[in-house]
Amino acid sequence: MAEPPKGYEPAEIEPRWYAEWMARGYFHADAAAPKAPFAIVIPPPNVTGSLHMGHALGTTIEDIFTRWRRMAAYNAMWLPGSDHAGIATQMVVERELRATEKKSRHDIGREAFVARVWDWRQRTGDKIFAQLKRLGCSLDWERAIFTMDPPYSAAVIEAFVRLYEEGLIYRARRLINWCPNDRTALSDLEVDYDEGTVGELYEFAYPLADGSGEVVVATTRPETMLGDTAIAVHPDDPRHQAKIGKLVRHPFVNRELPIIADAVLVDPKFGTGAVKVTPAHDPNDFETGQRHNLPMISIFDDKGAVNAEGGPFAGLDRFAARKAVKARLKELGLERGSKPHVHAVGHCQRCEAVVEPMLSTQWFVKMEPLAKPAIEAVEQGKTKFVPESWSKTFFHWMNNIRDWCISRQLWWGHRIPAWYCGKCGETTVARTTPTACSKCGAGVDSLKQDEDVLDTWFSSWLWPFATLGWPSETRELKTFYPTTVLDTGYDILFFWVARMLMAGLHFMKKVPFRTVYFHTMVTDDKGEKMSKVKGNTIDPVEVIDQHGADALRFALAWQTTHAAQGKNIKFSIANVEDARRFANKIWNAAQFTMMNIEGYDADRYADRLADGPDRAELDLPERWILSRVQRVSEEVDGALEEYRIADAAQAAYHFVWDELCDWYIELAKASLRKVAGDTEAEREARSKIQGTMVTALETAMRLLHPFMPFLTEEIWQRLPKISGAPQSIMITLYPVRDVRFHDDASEASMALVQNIIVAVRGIRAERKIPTSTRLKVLLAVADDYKKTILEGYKGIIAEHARASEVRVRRSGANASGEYVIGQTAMAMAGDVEVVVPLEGIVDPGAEKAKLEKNRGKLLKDRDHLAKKLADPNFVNRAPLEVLDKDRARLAELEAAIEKVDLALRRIA
RNA sequence: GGGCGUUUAACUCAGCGGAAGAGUGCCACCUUCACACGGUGGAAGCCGUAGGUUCAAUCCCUACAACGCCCACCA
Repeated sequence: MAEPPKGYEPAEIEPRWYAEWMARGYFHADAAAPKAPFAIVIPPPNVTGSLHMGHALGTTIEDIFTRWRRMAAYNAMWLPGSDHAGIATQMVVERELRATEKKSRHDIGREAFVARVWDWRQRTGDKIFAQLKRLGCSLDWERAIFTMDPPYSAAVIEAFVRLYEEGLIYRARRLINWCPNDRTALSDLEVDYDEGTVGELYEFAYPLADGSGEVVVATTRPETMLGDTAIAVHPDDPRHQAKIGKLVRHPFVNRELPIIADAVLVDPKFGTGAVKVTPAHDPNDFETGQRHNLPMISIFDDKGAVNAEGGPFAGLDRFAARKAVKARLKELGLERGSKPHVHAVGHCQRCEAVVEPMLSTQWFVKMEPLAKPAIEAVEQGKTKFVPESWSKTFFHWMNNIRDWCISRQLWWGHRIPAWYCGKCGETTVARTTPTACSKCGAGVDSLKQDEDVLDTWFSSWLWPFATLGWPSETRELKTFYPTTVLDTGYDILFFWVARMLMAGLHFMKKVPFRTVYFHTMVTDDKGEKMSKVKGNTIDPVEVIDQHGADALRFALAWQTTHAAQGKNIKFSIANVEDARRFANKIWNAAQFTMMNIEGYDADRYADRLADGPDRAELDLPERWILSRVQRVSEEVDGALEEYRIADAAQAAYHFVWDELCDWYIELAKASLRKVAGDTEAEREARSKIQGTMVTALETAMRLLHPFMPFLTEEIWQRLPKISGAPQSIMITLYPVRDVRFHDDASEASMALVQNIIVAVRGIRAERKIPTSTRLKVLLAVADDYKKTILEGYKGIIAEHARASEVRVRRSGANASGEYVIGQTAMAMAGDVEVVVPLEGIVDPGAEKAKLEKNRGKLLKDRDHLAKKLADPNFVNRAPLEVLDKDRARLAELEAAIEKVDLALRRIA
């Protein structure tokens, strides 16, 4: 006997299998294998990172695809790795340094600090890899790569040098986004705008130098007046026209500013119609400055404090300076007014400090030439976006793309491979440290390498090919590039996806991935973004500890529908509990199966089924469930093909629960009870049922394996298998289409039987008849075909409707006449009349009411259809199949109404 | 200021031209020998509002409303 059943305990089974799969090398894909490749690269998590729900969702999706394709005999390769995450990592290590030694990075110096970061990575980095293993991710760990690994770094330098040589990377003094807190430049994408910040529109006067009056300007940032180099007005503004060309006197620094006319910058309807121009601290003013050749005066240092240019305000932080400038303006009688003003303020994505536009010399990538081929590739469908709607967002950004500031004033990252000659000033860009200046030949001692490092994303955009060995022409690249699918959150469409497309097309001349699947963001159950500050995070590892990885994965897959902008997955632990109940259900179904397969011979059953179910002489339930599992397999496979992950998960779920457990196992139970197995014929009969049950369950396990790898492996291992079966469910074949098992007739017959059983159960439940009371059931059918079918399955109906007797008749006026009038319950199962005599326990009034209600419904449907079918417009224009369907339904309704009427007449 | 998305059962969401679906929750009954993490039956919806197209509209079109997201240098 099998062990007594117990509940599903994921903690007992999950840890074993991952180690086993690793040991057997199932996760590794050989680049030389003669199979169709299927490749996914993981969106590399930060080395500092710890698994959060967003990762759990993404990697679950990626693992589902990878396991599914691996089982479909593809050479499936899912490449793991991690990102050095410049600012983020540097900040983590700085924090640790401050906490443990009370030192800043400057105290220990660059070299020592970078060594610290490496040390930190050694100690605690890639913690997330262990967490991904808990989740069951079938990543090809042998290929794990870090963006700061020497080969990857070489690729980054190679990309930089090539782009520089092609004139696509340049160094220039521009207005860039500066984070005064992190003291580094940022790209435009790294600035988040706080929409609707309520600020102040402050007005003050600049006195005209000739004493003939003043000009009042409006600003949200009074302190920047320290760097003003002009006042702009609209050329056509009558209020200010006369002042154009005059000078104003700066009240604090010894400077006179011209009043200039500029139709681009100035909107005469806004504020006072006069704009103070600060070219070094505002993008619009910068452009104005260039148009008018204005001096550009930077007034802040790299910490955002006023520098020497700020005269009396030097040394003050920018926010203190704002107050001080305003106070002083007031003292001087120059303040003219103030009103609240709503505008957007840029914040550093990393530290949330207010970003300062600053004039600075930085490295840039010229984006337009790179963007063009990427736009075309997506237009031509070389890369497809799923859901497709994201391509609009993509095109919009790509068509308005601006140059990318890639230098960062950090220590952790890829150092810019540029050396400046102290003798002649030449810039030498090279793959390796140059020995001499490329222009004047001055020696190493005269060369100084650029202090800056590259934006982290400058290494990430090479990910799909740098991970495969680029710039070498490796076997890996040949086999796995372009990758098949990229799965990612839509939040990094611009940061990463768009840039990878550009880099891939530029360096590899091919798109980096055929399809981009965008998944949604995960929020808490109220739709709030999960954050540690808010305290609403759910730790996936804790969820796994409590409910198992399979439950978490299934809960996520269940909710993974196409990602629409502004929508998200509201994640609640209740979803995991639901999934866990499903896992438990599967577990118990397997327990039941195991307890009932004594004496079962898998090879014999396989032989029997080898020529299809027709030859196997199976009964209806067996033929039915084998047909159903076949259909569902196709449904799941088709859904995955179309990236409809939730549909795939739900189809499998409903098959297992509603069909396999609620119907087939119940049917099998009854059948097995009847055939004890005492004779050879009985053993034969048992074998068919056992084999079908095992087959249906085994197929369901394979179907579910990509979603719930641990549970399905555990159960699969325990099931009896044919000789020579693979060692693991991971390397079995995913259920494939096999038309021999399509059995429309059995599905139709079974549906009829099910409807009748449900009708009888309904009669019982509504009248509160205890299960122990056996009913007599009479079925009145309209045609001989159905009569024959039902005659054959009377036994099943009796068993599952708990009837002592089932009789089948052709319907006619007296079909149920033999039952005592007024003591009979009746219900319709389609056009089959289900009649149950209820001696002495029936309330004719209640029966009548029930039938009336039923009649009302039927009548309503009938009238609606009849009216429709009487409309010549409909009959003439609707397609034939729609007409046929409606006519057939009308006939069925008419028949049902007739029978209900008859029953009503009997009661009355 | 542009662009995009969402609005379907109490909740969370599928469906998107031919009879309104799922999970949870709710109600009633059932401790039936895989599972009470269960079984059986049931109730529950002007498919956001107003127009239009169509034989037919939750689904297509147009407006409106509410909510959400992205992009943008308006002082």
